[in-house]
Amino acid sequence: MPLFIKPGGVRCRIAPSPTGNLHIGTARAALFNYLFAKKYGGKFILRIEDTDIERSDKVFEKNILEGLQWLGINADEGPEAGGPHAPYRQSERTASYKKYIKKLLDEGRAFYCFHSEQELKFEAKEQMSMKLPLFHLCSFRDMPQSEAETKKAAGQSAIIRFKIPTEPSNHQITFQDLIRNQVHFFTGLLGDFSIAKNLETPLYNFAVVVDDHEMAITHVIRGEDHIPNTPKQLLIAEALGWTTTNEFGDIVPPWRYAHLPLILGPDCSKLSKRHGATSVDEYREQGYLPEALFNFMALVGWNPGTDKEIFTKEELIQEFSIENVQKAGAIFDIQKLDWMNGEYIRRKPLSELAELTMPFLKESGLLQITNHKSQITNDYLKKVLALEQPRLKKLSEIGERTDYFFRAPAYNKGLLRWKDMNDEKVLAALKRAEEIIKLKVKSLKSKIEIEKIFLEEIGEGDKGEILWPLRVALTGKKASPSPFEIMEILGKEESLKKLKTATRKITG
RNA sequence: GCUCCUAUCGUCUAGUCUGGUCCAGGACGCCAGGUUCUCAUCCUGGUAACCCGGGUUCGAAUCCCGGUGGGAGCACCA
Repeated sequence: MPLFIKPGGVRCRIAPSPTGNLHIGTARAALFNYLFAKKYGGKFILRIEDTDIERSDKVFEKNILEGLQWLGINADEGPEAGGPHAPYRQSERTASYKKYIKKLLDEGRAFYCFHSEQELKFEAKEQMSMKLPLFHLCSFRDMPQSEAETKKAAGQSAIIRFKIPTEPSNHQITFQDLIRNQVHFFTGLLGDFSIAKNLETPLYNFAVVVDDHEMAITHVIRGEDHIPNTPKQLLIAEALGWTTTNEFGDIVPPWRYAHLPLILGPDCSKLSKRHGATSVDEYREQGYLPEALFNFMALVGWNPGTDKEIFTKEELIQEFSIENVQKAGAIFDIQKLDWMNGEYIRRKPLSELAELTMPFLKESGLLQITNHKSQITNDYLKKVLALEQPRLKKLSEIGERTDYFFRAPAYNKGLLRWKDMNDEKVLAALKRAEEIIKLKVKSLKSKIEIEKIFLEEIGEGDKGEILWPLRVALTGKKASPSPFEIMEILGKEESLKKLKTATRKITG
């Protein structure tokens, strides 16, 4: 299918409404728009759809802006970046909407509807009970505008509806979708849908069309949940005179559509709160790296057709192809995200990882404690991180995994037992370890040397008999890096101190 | 209820247009083994899918028809 790319002319947009924090689904849609635009050297535009003043909140707008920035999905035009089609907030674009609503009203393509919400709800219920399709062909559709104005002046409240063409009575609307090819709808089932509460407050379907036109959008890439809105938007665009007609008589808008498959929760329904984390900042707080999330989201619903899975942003832009986007919804598999995040963590230079984990260490209280006790240097932290790097899936795990480097670990003495050892044997093992450290090991500078000495001392015996109690004494954990690596970082004095604590746990 | 979208391992997917090289490939997960005091990393192996039924054809995951399943949408939300 032709992609309708004019060189440098691609203009994509993400149009979130600030009624909640940046949702994973919105971020993914933004990502695909971004990748598509960048691939063809075009522009990615951010537009805030805050026409619903009741539900919109600046706090959410800020969250969305920050979330996209964190992910590295940067807008070329938007409320912050500015641009030739400013303003980029719908709440600041009312003049445009007003102009076009008036136009439709004057040309008889829209009308005032005086039905109350209760009346409409009742009608909907009736239709439902009669097993009729749910739509509203309004009885006010043919009221002359002058009469409607008088009614309004008398204080009757009204909303503005689009007058669905009834000639021909059940016209088929077809549009081309870059992902799904042709999609068909019938106008007979649409009803006279609402387009504005009044001249100043447009509703979604109307505002989108006006803005996409005014912002010269070339490709509308959005979630599949918008497919049913498309015929309405097409009809509005047509009424406003922005469309052309192809040889089959189909309405052809000035932009192309691409409807993305939905992101689903584990139960195959649209990803929502009850599935757990749905907002980008929840992932950020859990210690997922933006590059990992970026990479992972690109792979849900799309793949390059090769075995490659780890991509830089630039590679993704290069490789992305809208024609390889999946049609069916995709479950958001956190296990795979975890794996990928681990991959990214393992590839991070230690200095960067140190910076990234710092906030998490502070949050778990580990950094403050040591700050006044002993000098915790960046070098020390880097050594600790080098040990945990292959184990870390999320940055937030860092505290629980490395606490013993910063404070005395809490554990039960039973943990010190290797296999079926009794207290006496544990005590002997600890003593033995202490002796080896004290007498045989000159300094604890090299883990290789420490290991060599320990293995020589243990000889043919069960290594676990000494190494397990030693390691638990050092860490207080049943799983951790090797005692040699740990002692290298801890140093002789601190290591012996921890052995003593362990001994006391048993002797009481 | 109505409308629309959709269908390959548990999950993300390759292969479908241009039928044979696919008793279906990769990745995550899971299982087993190796390295190992433990855990992780790393390495080796394994597990597991063409929604169903017809047809076309020498041959179908791939083409046609009919079912079924799943999802989304039906606001004075976006």
